[in-house]
Amino acid sequence: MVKTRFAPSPTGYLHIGGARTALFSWLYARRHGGLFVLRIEDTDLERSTPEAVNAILEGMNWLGLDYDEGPFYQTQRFDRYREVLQALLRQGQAYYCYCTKEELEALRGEQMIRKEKPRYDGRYRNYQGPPRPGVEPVVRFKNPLDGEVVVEDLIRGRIVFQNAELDDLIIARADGSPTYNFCVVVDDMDMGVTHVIRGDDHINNTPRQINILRALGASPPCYGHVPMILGPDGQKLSKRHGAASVMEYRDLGYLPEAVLNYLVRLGWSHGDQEIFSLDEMAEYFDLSGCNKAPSAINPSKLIWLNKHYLKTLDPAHVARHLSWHIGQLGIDPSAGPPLTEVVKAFAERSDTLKDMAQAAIFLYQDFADYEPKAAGKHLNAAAEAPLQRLGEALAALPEWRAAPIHQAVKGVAEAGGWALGKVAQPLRVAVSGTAVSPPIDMTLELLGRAKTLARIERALAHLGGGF
RNA sequence: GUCCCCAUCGUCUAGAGGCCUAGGACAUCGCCCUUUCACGGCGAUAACAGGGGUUCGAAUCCCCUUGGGGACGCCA
Repeated sequence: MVKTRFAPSPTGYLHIGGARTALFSWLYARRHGGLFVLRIEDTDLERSTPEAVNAILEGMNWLGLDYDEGPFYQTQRFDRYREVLQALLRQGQAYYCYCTKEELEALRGEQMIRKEKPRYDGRYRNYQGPPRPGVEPVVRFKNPLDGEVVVEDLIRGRIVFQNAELDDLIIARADGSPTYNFCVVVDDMDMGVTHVIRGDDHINNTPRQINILRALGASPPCYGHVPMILGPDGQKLSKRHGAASVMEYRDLGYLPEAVLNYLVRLGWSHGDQEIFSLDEMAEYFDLSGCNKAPSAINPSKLIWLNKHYLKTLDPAHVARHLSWHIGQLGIDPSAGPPLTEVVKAFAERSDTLKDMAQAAIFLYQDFADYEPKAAGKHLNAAAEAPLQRLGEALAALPEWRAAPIHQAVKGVAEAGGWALGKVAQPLRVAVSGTAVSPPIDMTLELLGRAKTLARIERALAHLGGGF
């Protein structure tokens, strides 16, 4: 039975790279009919915060990545870690080290000067003497001195490490709390994790973890290290180079479906297919199809995907997401047309939900001013007569629906000998304040007769006052 | 510095020795459609980092160079 896990440390928001790792783990478990575990690695009491835990949970939830087990918290498993630690100590696989931080720093300094790899020199590895007064010891793992560790990485292929390159890492701090490399090993072992899919910044931890696992008599899981995600400029991702947090993508107006689809195609592919539903991803996903090189985020492709889902997902579903953004703008959705209708009208002309909400405001509340350029071009003397006739024709309409509205607009244009654009554009600016909106008949239907007529009056007044 | 990893259009990628005159997608640029903006349709520009091998044949295998990245914490 395949079991994967996502194991973030709660020191900040869920970033986009973490989200992809989580997605890959989640997909791998789904694909193989296995289980997906969420584990919060909060052993660093200094930097872990409950807010960060919530941020991670919120991100997972927004993306729709559910977990079969967990969330487990490492801080709640300290007794277990202590137990395993004692066992290692007893078997002589770990030992107390009385080096102070200062001594360690001095050692590192010297090694740097000698241009050597900074590492612990094992000075307490075989220490048999009494405890050193005034120093709370740390516990170090007795790493094998020679031989090699071979990792058959599911993505990278074979990676070989010489044990001689590794040093005796600290597995418990002076205060007795266990460290990352140790907790991971105990947890993966206890939880029966079969496939560890994680960022490639962990490649160098892998041989250490395998050695500890072996000392514990456990057989190592399979590993797959996914490359990191770069910003649009090809540089390391940070706040400056595009959104780093998953929730920022929500705030920017992306649908989770789009983000997920974008993420799965970043570093992974299935022939030439670009669009994947969650089910399709779960059906096709495979680590062997993953790329080894880091990949840069391409915001315009994300937008393209977002538009695709805006247009093709069930409008009622999209409307629920739109509702959140409408709320962000402080607009009361009951003051205008149903959001589902707005989605249908605006989906193919919006990049994001945020844009859509912004573009649809005029349906819910009066705009303050006409957009200067639009008004200058379309709300001029030539617009007066068409608007006048439009007002009359629309007021006389027996039924307020797009089709008759369309006929009315067309009729006014033909009767007056005007090109359709000379009639529709002034009208568009009059009702929306801008030169851009859905087709004019659809726009008017959404706006409603009362608001439409009132705004035509307003435009006429604007014209009258302007000349 | 040491160790590890990586390298196809601007970007995401297809490609597992001959099917490659290197395919798709996004972006860009044309044209068509059009009451605005879009959607849609058609087309164009654009890449195997460099050098050595192996082979009848290499984007694909090997080596070197160059260039990028990561790790070297009582962080995870």
